Amino acid sequence: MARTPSRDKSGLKKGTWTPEEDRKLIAYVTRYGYWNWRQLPRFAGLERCGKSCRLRWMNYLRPNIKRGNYTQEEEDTIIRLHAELGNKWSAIADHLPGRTDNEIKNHWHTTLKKRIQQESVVHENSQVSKSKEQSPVESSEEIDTMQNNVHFQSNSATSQFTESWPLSPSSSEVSSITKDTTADSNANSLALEDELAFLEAYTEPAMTISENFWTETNKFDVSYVPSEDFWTEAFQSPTSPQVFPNVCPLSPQPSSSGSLVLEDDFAFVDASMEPTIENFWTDPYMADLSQVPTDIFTQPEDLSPLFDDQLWDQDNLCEEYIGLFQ
DNA sequence: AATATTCCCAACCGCCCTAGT
DNA sequence: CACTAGGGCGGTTGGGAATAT
Repeated sequence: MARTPSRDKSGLKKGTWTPEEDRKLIAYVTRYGYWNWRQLPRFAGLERCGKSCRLRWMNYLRPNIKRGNYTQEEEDTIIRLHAELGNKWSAIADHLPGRTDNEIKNHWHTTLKKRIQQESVVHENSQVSKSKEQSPVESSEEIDTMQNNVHFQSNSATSQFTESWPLSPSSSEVSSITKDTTADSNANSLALEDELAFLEAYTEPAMTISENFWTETNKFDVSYVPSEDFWTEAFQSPTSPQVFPNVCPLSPQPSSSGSLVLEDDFAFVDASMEPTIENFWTDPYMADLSQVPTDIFTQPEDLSPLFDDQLWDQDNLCEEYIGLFQ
């Protein structure tokens, strides 16, 4: 399925993204946003063109992407909107939260188009046999209506969302913990919580997750606010060099990749940042807030505690993070 | 079991639009 | 107005997985 890794003329990588590349992209975008896709790979430590990074993030890595089976309702929506809009995949995707235009396009070409063609043939045959028995023939408007009805009576089995992240675990892999999903009215703090949730998921080995974590589609929505216990527990063993499997969609699996710890994440971001993280907000090149997506970023004053020198002392790191929630 | 074919989808490519200069 | 850069969109492709022979 994946393309063979290769290099283009300028030496940039092409083809399948590796878990390490995904990790770098996720860590960078969740922390700094996508302020300029063309410049981003350089600062994120990626040997990819910006376009490739954007595509990877938009179609695969960003939070809240639904993957897996389509529901009957979703398929009906796609069929209806395609009849209205044609191949305007992005416009169709606007009506299907969590689905990307690319995924909808693929689903259309691989599944829905064929089904509609088959159903049209069945319908036409039934009309022919019907017309031999009855007359007069229906008007063209009536036939169109019937064809539309055929589309909406597609008999494929209704499926449920079972994955809200690309590499979600099987049900046997999840364990239990309760989560507070109370909404917060403070948008800035929610953005920060989102970021922290993501980082936590990336680095913390000791957490467990609720059984329905992967079946709910909005775990990284702003409505998702982890409880205090969640965060306290999340940072209990910050230096444990283990991988927290499956919580993050693309976290390395224990059997195949190395380990991730919180300080590693910070170290690589620090090493790949230019200019340095300390002057991120003061450097006009880096601090164009108008380009920072507010749904994953927050205002500089809210993040400023994260950039204090003392925060780079790993002993203080988790306390500082937790403190931001209290 | 080996090989061929089909399916599926992540990723690429090229074009177009918009904003800035 | 022309040019350029950045981003978005739709069409197409590559190749692994699944299925058929």
